[in-house]
Amino acid sequence: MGSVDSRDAVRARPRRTTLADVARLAGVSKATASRALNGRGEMSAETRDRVVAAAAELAFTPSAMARNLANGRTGTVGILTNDLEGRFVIPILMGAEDALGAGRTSVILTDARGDAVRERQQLRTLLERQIDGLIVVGGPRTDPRPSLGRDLPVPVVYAYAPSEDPDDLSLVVDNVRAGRIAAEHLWELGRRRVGFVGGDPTYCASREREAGAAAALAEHGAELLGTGLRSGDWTERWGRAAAGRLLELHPDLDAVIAASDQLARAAIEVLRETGRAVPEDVAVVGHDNWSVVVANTRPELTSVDGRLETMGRTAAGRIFDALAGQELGHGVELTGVDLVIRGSTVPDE
Amino acid sequence: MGSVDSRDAVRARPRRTTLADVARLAGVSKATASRALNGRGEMSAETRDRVVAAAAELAFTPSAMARNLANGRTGTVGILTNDLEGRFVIPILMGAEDALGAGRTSVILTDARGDAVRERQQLRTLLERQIDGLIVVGGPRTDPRPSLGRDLPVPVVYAYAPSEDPDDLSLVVDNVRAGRIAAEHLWELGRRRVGFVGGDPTYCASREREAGAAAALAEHGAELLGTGLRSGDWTERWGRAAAGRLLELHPDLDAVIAASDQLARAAIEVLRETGRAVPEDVAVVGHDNWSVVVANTRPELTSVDGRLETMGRTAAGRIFDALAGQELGHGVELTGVDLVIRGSTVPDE
DNA sequence: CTGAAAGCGCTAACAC
DNA sequence: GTGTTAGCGCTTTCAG
Repeated sequence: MGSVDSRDAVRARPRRTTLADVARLAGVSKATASRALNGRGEMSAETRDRVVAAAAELAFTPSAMARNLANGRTGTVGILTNDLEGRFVIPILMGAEDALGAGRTSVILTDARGDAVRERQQLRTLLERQIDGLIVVGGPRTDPRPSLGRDLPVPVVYAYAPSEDPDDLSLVVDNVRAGRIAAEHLWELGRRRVGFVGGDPTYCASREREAGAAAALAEHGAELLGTGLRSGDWTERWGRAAAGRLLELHPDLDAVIAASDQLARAAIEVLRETGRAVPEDVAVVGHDNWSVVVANTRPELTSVDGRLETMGRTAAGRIFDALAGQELGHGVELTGVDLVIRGSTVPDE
Repeated sequence: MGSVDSRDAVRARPRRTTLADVARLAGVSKATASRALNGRGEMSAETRDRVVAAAAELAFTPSAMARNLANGRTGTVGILTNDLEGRFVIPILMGAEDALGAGRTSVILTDARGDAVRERQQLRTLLERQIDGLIVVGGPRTDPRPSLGRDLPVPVVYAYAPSEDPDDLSLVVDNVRAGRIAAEHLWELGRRRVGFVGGDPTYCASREREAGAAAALAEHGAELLGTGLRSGDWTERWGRAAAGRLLELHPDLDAVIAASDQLARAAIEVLRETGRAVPEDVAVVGHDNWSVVVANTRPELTSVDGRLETMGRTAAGRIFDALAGQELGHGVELTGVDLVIRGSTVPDE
């Protein structure tokens, strides 16, 4: 162990043990210790074991900072977001964390809270921290957001909401496909009169989901009911109103696709209140597969999942590929979606 | 250095500009440039301006890594959590980010996903990254969680859920007080027959909120109705069942306190379905002030806010105080709560 | 008031 | 196989 630290601090935390300590204990040079610990270079198994044992004994933790300084990589990616609720960003973060496998990537998460000045500030801080790359998670809107610019010193991937600049790489949920999947599912269940409850029509997420569903039905020669509303929002209040109107116009519909889970929840309530059984009389599909909502509707809600965790993994993967010399790519790439079937379309057995 | 890199990068990113570049352009030494940029030491305003101008011209971004290596601080705190939903951790993170003011603190967020092995692994990674301190955010339970141990090289604060080790410092929402505040609010509104809808009674959050409300009413000589249930959970389904039972036992109650916002929502629905007006006949108060829920009940829900952002700021503040030499402290510290009044207790004008 | 130089802990050439 | 020697970019004595 080391000698006593004479400048005893209030509660002296021990000096971190360094590679030099390990090397000394193992009776080798720092270089050898480094190689042994990183599995680089050939060396006698005996020496390697001795070093590893020494490191273990001292509970040696290599300094990522020093390592970075020496080789220019931090294994850290930044996430810049405005998603105050964390609904979108948390799964994306978890995916990014996993991109390189256990413990190889860390994520610095910063929330700009919708403030552009703050965003620049945080970008600056992230760059100072020598992040290897940056994921910009838009939201709550999925509409294009301003680009951070082309001359950043690290690869940048926009996720969830795309960048306005087509030269940037953006990963976006395939909302059209999401709508299609919802409609196809209902069609396969024999539903022929499918209505739509949209959210705020200024959000492209709402319009695209609607368009996807309409397109799928059109291919079967059917029509999506209740489309084309020019107003609306994402509240359950609106969902109730929209569902009510839809039922007035089409009292005989047998399925509803909602642009979000919350709207679907509202629709289910209206259906029940008007004496319709879900899913027997009317089947309901939501969007986002948000656990808080889908588990609390009665019956539980079938929903289209945006697979944000996969998106996060892909985003981080692209960043590391780019650092390895591959082209980052540009433009909008659509990411896959999944249908999660629950009781609101297929009765629980 | 040496020869040209033969695996010529696809798109060579320019070398970052360093302090040496700035110093050269300004015609001073690195030392002077450093002092100028950090506002340390006395120097002629003229020199300082020249350096600052040079830095601006080169868009100089200091390397936090190098700086850390030189002075042993990263300005980074780690957050270790199991809160997959991000409900608790996001506000705490935002508070921590703000603790030292704009851009001075970064937060590395890691989610162990409830896996103890993964947690050790992530702790290790965080320590390698030379975090200045660690915030362990428990959840979803607020019950004590296992300590990470006493011999960590950085200050650790447990937030939201306390550590089992009384020697650790834990910051916990004052749930007893939260219950009291809810009850006092109702009492002041003239409500005298107050019922309680609890969640999972194995969660101390549920029991403490109940105890707080009961205590406040007891001081007024009243009793909290419907307490002491030995089963239950946090689903809306249970909330409906519990509210229904409560109304059977006490059909004349004039207020309900629920242990969570979702339970409150369920209670409001049951109240409406049984022909009671909220808040005229029965006032309802929830807990957590979770925006997703409180904005979607009809009327909007009065709720007790745990002020998690403040908790995050406090946690990070304590860490930096400890680094500055103050005692970290230990034991459980309760943090303040706030009542947010909405239409479910006071009718909208 | 400013510059030179010695590290911070680690990695990577390059010797031996 | 293993040790020596430079740095990585910045801060900080210590001289001038």
